[in-house]
Amino acid sequence: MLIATFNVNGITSRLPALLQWLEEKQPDVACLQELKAPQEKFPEAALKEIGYHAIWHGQKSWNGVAILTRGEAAQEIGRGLPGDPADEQSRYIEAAVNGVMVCCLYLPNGNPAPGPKFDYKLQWFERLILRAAELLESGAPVVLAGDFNVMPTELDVYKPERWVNDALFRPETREAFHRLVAQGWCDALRTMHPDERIYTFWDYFRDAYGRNAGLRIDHLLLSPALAGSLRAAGVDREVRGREKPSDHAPTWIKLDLGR
DNA sequence: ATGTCTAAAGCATTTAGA
Repeated sequence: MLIATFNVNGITSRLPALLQWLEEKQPDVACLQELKAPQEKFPEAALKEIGYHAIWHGQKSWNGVAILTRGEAAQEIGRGLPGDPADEQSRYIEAAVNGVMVCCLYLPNGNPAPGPKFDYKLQWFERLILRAAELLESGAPVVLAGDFNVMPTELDVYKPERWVNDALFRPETREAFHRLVAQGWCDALRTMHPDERIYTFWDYFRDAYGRNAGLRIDHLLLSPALAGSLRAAGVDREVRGREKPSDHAPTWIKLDLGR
């Protein structure tokens, strides 16, 4: 089972790039973030034409998440991260796909830090940690996939000293991520490639992709029930070098579920 | 501080978010 996460940075403007990648890669599951489209503007028909079902949670202008599945339709479990009924940002959706619980998330960026946006990021993180604990307790095979907006360690940043005060790399942010993983999650990319510099995002500014000035901020975390099934993990970095790309590249894992 | 890209408001260009 091939599961990918891809922050598309606007599904309307990136649709050709998304369709091309899906047709090449044929992931069984693709978690998308930053749709930047209202619910009714999601390109459901274009995706169906190439064989993908979709469930999505849109929002005008910003945010938005989706889970695409090839063949079997995903069975939606819920949308919106529990813990704050007043939170109206579309950043979380979860579904059961072929016996696997797939949680697609778009954690807040949090800049500028400190400030209210950073506070929101940390609060959102705490809610995610609570939901993740519930999921672990259930014992189910779960994957948390998405744009976490966190570089977990210095190995995940091209120039760590430049990022120490950024919301994506501040101690509070890294501490929250490590606390989440310490619940028992397996960081799939890092587990398969312990010492490698792997990036999933390159800024549009100053030819960051050309200079390989990247960040690893898109992650797939596996529950213990799934960790033993992990066979491969990687980043389709060439997608970032194409016409009108997202600033993120698709990030994927291969699981052997023995079926 | 800079840099790039996109959508929205509203119909040219500015603004905000990342």
